[in-house]
Formats: sequence, C-alpha cells, structure tokens
Amino acid sequence: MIGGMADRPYHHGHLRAALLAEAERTLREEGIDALSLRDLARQTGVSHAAPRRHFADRQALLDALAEAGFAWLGDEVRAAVNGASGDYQARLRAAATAYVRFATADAALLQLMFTVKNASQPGVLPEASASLFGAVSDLIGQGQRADALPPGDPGRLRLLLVATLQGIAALVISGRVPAEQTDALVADAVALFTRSHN
Amino acid sequence: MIGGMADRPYHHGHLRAALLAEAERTLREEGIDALSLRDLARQTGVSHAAPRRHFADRQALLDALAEAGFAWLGDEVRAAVNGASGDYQARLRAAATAYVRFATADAALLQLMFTVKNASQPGVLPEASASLFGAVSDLIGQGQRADALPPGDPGRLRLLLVATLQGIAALVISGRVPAEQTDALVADAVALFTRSHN
DNA sequence: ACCTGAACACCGTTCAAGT
DNA sequence: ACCTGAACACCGTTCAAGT
Repeated sequence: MIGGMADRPYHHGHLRAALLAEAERTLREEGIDALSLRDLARQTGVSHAAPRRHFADRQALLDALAEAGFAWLGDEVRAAVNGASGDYQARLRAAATAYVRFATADAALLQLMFTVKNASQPGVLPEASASLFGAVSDLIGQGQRADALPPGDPGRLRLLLVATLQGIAALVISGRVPAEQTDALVADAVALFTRSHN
Repeated sequence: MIGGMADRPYHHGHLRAALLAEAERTLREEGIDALSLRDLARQTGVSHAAPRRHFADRQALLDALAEAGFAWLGDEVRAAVNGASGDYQARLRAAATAYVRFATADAALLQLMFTVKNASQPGVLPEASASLFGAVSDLIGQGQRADALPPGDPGRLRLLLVATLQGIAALVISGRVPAEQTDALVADAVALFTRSHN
C-alpha cells in the first residue's frame, strides 16, 4: 500500500452527519446551485449512490438543512435576547439584529428555510420553525406585559414581527439595502413596533 | 405535405418574446425547478441551442423574468393606489393587498425578483425595481404630507414598508401564514405604520 | 444495514455548419 | 442575423450486486 493513508472502512459511520455538514458549508460558500448530491458524495468519499440511504432525494436533503437552520436561528435569537442588557427595546433590537445577521451570513440557507415547496415529511418543517417562533413569542409576551409593544393578538404581532425581519433580510440579501444601512433599518423597524410605548 | 399545418419559417421572428412568455407560464404553474432552457426551446418549437441567441445563459433568462416582474408589480401597485377610494389608510391597504396578492399568485417569480445572485448586466435589476420603489415612494410622500404616516426619512420608511410586505408575502408563500389570515395580517401591518396618525 | 457500479434520461453550454 | 445538430461534461435517480 503506497501513501500510508488509512483506508476509510466500508461503512462510513457518520455519513448522514458528514453529508449535512458538507452541504451546509457548500450552501453558505457557493450557493444552492452548487449543491449537488454527486459532488457531496465525492467530497465525503463515498459513491454517488450512497447518500440515497440517508436522503430519499435532493429535496429531502434540503428539508433537513432547513430544519437544522430553524433550530440554529432559534438558538441565536434566544441567545441574543438573554445576552442583551438594557430596556425592552434594546432586547428587541438585539434579537432583530441577530436575525438579520444570520440571514446575511447564510443567505442561501435562510432562503431555503422560507421557501419550502413541499416538505417530504409534512409537518416536520413547521415543527422545526416552532423553535424560532417560540423565541419570538416569548419576546412579544414580555413586550406586551411591559407595555412596550401595542396590545392585541400576540400571534398576529408575532407574525408581523417575523415578517418584518424576514423582509429586511430579503432586501439586504438581494442588495437593495446597502450593508451599512442594515442596522439603521433594523432600528427603524424596532422603533416602529415600540413607537409610543417606551 | 401531410397535415396542412403551415411550417414555421426558419426564423421564428418573436423567439425572445415567445421564450419569455412560455418561461413565465412555466415558472408560475410548475416552479423554478421545472424551468429548463431545453424544455422551453422544445415548447417553442426551436432547437435547444436557439435560445442562446437571445439569452446568454439560464441566469440571463431569469434576470429578464425578474425585470419584467418588477415592472408588472409596480404597475399593479400603482393601479391599486389609483383605484382605491377612501382615506389614506384605505389606499395604503389597497396597495399592500395588491402586493401580497401578486406574491401569492406568482410566488416563484417574486422569489426570483428578490434573490438575484448576480444580475448578468449589473444595474439592470435595480433599474427595473425602481418602478416598484417609485410607486411606494409616492405613497409614502402622500402619507407623510397627510400626517397619516410618521415623519422622518422617507427613504427608510419606504424600505421598511417594502420589507414588511415582502416578509408577509414570504410567510404566506412558505405556508406559515394560512391563506385566510393574509388579509388580516396585511391590515395589521398597515395599522402598525399608520398607528396614531389617522 | 449500508454501500458500490453501471445504466438511464435528463440538463446547460459550446461550436462548426447551415439558411 | 438567426438557427441547427452533434458533442461534452455534468446532473438526479434507479437497481442489481457486493460486504
């Protein structure tokens, strides 16, 4: 045997996780068009048909990526809220900033999360996004109890807040908002929600 | 000659327009994954290499579709504003509803408009979206003059309004907002902007 | 249970050649 | 100026077979 590299055993052992990690990197660095199952198999050192065991088709892989993305974004938003000091508006701004930062750092992933033709397993993605929506729900509840947000159906207010953050992210990603204006726009959005309530 | 159908002449004559029309239909009815240059050529009755004369590559076709989409959406929003009767809030709501209706009726096209990896011709897409942004700018100006919208930089308010509409559309398209709740969410958004100013 | 290798039907893109 | 036909290097997906 020349070269001395230990041969990978016939069974990879962590193929599913390896594929997901490699896919996330490719998605972030090169965009969704560069994401091919064959290429992923090549970079992971298995045959082109091996991924089939773990992902029924390309869409199943994309769904899994979106699912992981929701969990991750939910964690980021929660961490930003918990780590922020200051009044309610400051905490809301921290959460909003974390959201938009995630969106610009991993634009293709965010887009994947908010498109979803038809999840292979119906109900999986709504469940995954519940983590994010739950974090925002907590934040809404706090704001309404502190009279820092307008009263009314918290569910609709939550949707409206997520929509606004999502929309800002979309504008930044598409280049219609220059990167320097991002923070100001986020601050404007937060001010709009907390207007005459601080 | 059997069948009697007049043979298409060697030169199609309106190939570019025919390709765009067919592409718009496919995009709307079957989504972006079903949009292939070869299939488009087939359905238009030319060889698979013919589209190359009019669109350098697949991305150039997508850019052209996005460009047309912006012009169309701008027209829709303008028409809604002009056709609405009632106070300012009613006109703003009409515009917002037109936007979201467009988004849900042609989800894949809207997504194309707000992704844009890198337009083949830099500057073409920003120019096309100016039609939409101009319509919204007019609406913002009217609102601020009538004291129906908060004062401040109209440019930022415009971005924020577009972001909110875009975000609502994204939530509806991804199925996170049920279709029945769409109108209520749009009304909430409009109320948020005009709050304590009507 | 997990992976390989060959096969099939598609793509986008290129380019010499035809009208 | 516009379109064709063959060619190239890719895909996703399927399936019998190997370990």
